[in-house]
Amino acid sequence: MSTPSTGISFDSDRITSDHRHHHQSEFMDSTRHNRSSSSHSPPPNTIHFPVNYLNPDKSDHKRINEVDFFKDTKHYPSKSINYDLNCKEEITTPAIDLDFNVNTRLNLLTGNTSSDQSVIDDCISPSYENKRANHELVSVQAKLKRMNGENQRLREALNQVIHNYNALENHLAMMIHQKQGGENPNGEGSRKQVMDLGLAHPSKAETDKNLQLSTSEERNHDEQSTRPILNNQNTGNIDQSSDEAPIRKARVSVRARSEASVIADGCQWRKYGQKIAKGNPCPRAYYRCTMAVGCLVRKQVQRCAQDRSILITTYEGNHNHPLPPAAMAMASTTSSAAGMLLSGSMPSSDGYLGRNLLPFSSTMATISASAPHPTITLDLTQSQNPLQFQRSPGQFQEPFSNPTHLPHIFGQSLYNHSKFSGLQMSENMETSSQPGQLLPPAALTDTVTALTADPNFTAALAAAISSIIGGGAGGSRENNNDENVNATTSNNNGHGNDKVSNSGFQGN
DNA sequence: CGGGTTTGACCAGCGC
DNA sequence: GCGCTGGTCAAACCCG
Repeated sequence: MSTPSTGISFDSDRITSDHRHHHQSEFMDSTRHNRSSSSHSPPPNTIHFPVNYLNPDKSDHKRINEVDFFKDTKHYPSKSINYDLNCKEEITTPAIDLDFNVNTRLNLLTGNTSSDQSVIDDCISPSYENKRANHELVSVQAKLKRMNGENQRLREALNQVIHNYNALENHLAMMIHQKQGGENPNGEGSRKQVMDLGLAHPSKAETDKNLQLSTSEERNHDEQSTRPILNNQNTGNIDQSSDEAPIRKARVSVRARSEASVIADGCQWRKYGQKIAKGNPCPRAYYRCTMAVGCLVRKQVQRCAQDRSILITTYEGNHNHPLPPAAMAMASTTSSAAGMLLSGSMPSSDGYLGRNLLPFSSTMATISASAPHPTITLDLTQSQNPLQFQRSPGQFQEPFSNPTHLPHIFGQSLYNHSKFSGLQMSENMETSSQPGQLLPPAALTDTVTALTADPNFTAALAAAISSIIGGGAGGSRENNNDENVNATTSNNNGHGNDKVSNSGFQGN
């Protein structure tokens, strides 16, 4: 990754905002960091090193700067030594990060290609070799420390996720227990519910089974507790559970403006049917995943009757096979949403999600408990939503131009709009006349808040939407003829039969 | 010729 | 029980 060109661009201190630099390895981030610091007076732990070794036009200046470099390093020998001694246990600190800048530069230096090396060899000396070797050693050690720090941070994040998961699980069990307490004092009801939840939201035993079936090599065998999360993203536990218990399948519906007939979600689909659904002249197409034999994931694609520029894609089930990154985004979204939805709607009564509690008009996600499938709808068509979607004909724009912002944007937005400010219960949601079947508002809030605050869900949602936007906008192979979707219904007499209109609704 | 699409037929769930 | 509706099947068809 460290190429001479990058070293040149850096040392020249004229780095443009070349897109490559944003995707360089970690030391490129360090170089940017250092460059920013070098524009001002260097911080105490920063070794300012504005050298252009590789610029033959400034050979004189180069040598001077080389001397300055070693002079500077001699000013900080103890720092490097201390750093080496502590690198095994310490967590990365900002000061240490600044040290990485030094290493980055050295790494660039030692990583020269032959052409670059020829420039440096002209002035090479035994002492220079030794010093270079020393600094290379420091570079490697710094990298090791950085990796250790990264590992430490990942472990902390992992522990936090585990903690949140356990807390959510316990809280859900408590909610179920409280709900069932009046009906069944001995608690058998709540126990059953927890067991049912385990079917929909995988238990460890089932997760282990899924892990054995999975071919993904990214499983972290050291972190047993993370399995439910990992599993929930990539396996077909929901479908499996549906075979074992009469649990309604959760669905995730995505509403997005798209001229294409389908959204590009990274998966391979085969159309197996088309139907005119009641109340919508646009035909509904049925697809199933063909990326693996036996994958039970299906999706339905249909134009919105009110606004035919809106494409409604409804996913059901989880994939039972590894997915490409592009498909993983959507799969994670649907799986996370479905899993959370099922977790929140597990009680057998239909009114668990309660009545329409909030009159907010800004809808980003809609939860519907209407039979037969609980559905969460992710509405990406709202221009007034917190994300301020902008739309040019046929595609979304600015908020998604930088995919790296998506997790933060969505996570923050969803979190800020938790407590239902961004979630609105579907108006077609069934309300229960039995008070005992209503979820207490606090519990309901917890359920949806957990959904919106779930970093796994929000991140996956962000990635999925990014995938949708990129795929939808770039899906040149999709049929962009909207009229093909707006099918004519030659036999649409309002009394539905099995006749499917001979529409031009083309699949992919 | 293989894979995907189309489309009429079939089935199951639900309400009346 | 019957009709309506959603969902699926599978043979015919299309296409590269």
